[in-house]
Amino acid sequence: MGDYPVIGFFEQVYRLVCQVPPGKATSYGAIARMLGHSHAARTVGWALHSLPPDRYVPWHRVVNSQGRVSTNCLEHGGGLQQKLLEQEGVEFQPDGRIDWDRFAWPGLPWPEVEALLRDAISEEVTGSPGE
DNA sequence: ACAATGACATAAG
DNA sequence: GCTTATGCCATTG
Repeated sequence: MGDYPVIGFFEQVYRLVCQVPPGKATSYGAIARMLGHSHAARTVGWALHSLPPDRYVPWHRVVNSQGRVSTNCLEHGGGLQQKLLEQEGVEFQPDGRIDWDRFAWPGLPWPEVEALLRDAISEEVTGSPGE
């Protein structure tokens, strides 16, 4: 316990992405920015790529800044991500892009994010959810 | 500690 | 609008 009990960046990403409500979408860069790393968009994408299947995280609600699906991992069945989003009511333009003006997740203010991370750290330390 | 990786973002041609 | 090149950052071998 010498080092600060800061949870891994991946974990932070998972926590935050779980806050994205159905029918809304955000970008990797936005997630990174909310976590205080405005230039860690790639890491965010990698975090979702490494996301274990056991854990449910609405990874499909995260697309690139152009509002387009970036998943090159077509092994998931091609337009799986777009399909999941459409099932939630997110509409794709003919260009294959999402209209941010309509489906962009406003995100959480820093205090909310901070509280979220603090709660996650508490779970890591105490081993119990919410205290 | 170094090199490589990756589901990004942005600028330039 | 599309392709190419460069920057940025946390994680992993």
